[in-house]
Amino acid sequence: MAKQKGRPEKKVHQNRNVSARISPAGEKGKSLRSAIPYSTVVRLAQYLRILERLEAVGTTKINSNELAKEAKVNSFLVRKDLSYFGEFGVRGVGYEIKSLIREVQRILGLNRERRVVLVGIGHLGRALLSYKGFAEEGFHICGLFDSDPAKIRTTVNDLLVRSVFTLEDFVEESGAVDIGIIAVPAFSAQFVANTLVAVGVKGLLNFAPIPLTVPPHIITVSVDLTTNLEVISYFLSQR
Amino acid sequence: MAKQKGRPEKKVHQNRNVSARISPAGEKGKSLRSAIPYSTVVRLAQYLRILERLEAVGTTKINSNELAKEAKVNSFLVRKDLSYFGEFGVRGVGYEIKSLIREVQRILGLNRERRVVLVGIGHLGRALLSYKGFAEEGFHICGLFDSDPAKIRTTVNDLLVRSVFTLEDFVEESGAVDIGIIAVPAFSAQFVANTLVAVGVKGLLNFAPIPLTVPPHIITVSVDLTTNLEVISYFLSQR
DNA sequence: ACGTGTGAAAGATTTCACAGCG
DNA sequence: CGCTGTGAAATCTTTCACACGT
Repeated sequence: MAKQKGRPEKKVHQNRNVSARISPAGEKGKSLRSAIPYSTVVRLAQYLRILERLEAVGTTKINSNELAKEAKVNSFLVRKDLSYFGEFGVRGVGYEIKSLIREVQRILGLNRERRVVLVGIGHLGRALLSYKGFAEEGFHICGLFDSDPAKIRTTVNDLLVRSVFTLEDFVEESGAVDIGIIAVPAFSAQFVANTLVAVGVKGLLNFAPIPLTVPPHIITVSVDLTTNLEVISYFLSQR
Repeated sequence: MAKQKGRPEKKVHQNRNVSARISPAGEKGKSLRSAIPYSTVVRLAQYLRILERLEAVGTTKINSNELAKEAKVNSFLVRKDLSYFGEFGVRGVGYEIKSLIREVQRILGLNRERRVVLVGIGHLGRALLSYKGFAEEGFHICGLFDSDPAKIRTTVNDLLVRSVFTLEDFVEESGAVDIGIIAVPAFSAQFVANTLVAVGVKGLLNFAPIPLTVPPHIITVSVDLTTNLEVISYFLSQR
């Protein structure tokens, strides 16, 4: 959002990061309707990771205090975050992990499979492709794209690398894509974003160190690795 | 909310990052003392990237409105962010890019070289190692570490991969290390963090999807890739 | 008794209006 | 005149206290 034009500046914004900020990185966005803080959504995803780890070792119940300790936030915040979406606990008792996981997954929209394409098959792209966490949460990388002729038609992890110019055909033949991951250099990131938006992709995860300009209904989350190091550098200098 | 993130992790925004909070954004970091918002620091790093890009194409001056447009925030915020640290512009005119870059670099502590070690030489580690952006901003990756015997003693990008158990010797022989990048699986991340802290590393950039427990004077910024995708998923579900 | 859920207070960040100065 | 720098207002987020249910 944000816009800004001539003189009169309008109001909009702020969303952060992450990690990202981000947010803190880490910025906020503009939410249509909801009064739910962006940071609540980020924390929900973190709670989910913690709950899944605990469930895997056989824990069955947890209270807001314990979850807060794991997530390194305070227990008021855990309860407030959850209360935006319903009442998932039992007073005097706590939360049942299994059902809380199910609720949080539902809130985050993880109860369906998301089709994801990865654009940019460099080192970072390959790292993302081999990252286990995505598939576990229902993010299915179904297509790889690059613009380098030397990479096109090669296979990575059993997936064919295609030309970015064939994205439209790919969507037509294999079905709609929900999310595009942009792992290309800064100079081509905006072009890739435009291409993805044009074929109907609704969410972008951008690793290029440049803010993308996209239509307002497109969700964009950017991860800038250098920014994160610079933030550390800032705090190191503060003493 | 809009979207866009940026985010270290700890908390961050408009381009946020989940990363932050975000912490960031992921997740973000934690600010000790200062009255300066964490998100201001994140944005400063983003402004820097924009200014450097503009300088590279020959632009010499900019005003808060133009910079705001590039960064996708509003111009009040640009001015406020900068004003926490001094008066860098000329009223009625704007900012001289070259000198503003110098100021922002100084604020972020980039006017000195930072020694960085990378722990975890998997796909992600290799991607980070070949990432150009780090060296450009003064982050010098001077040591690679892993715990896999098959990787130890091999060479990646002309750098020897060492055992994590030799970290202490490395610091003794080659000098203090400022920042450690943790690119290992979740189950060993806390151990690696402890080891890094024990040898005097003051800042951690963590890619493992688990909140680290570290002494209060250690700066930690976490980037959780799955969290970022889940945040996108949440917003996609909201319509 | 005990921990959740929540309205209200406190705190933090962003937006705004405009004074200030080249 | 134009754009920066900033106190004050608006907005948003977190913390808190405590009523509520079991």
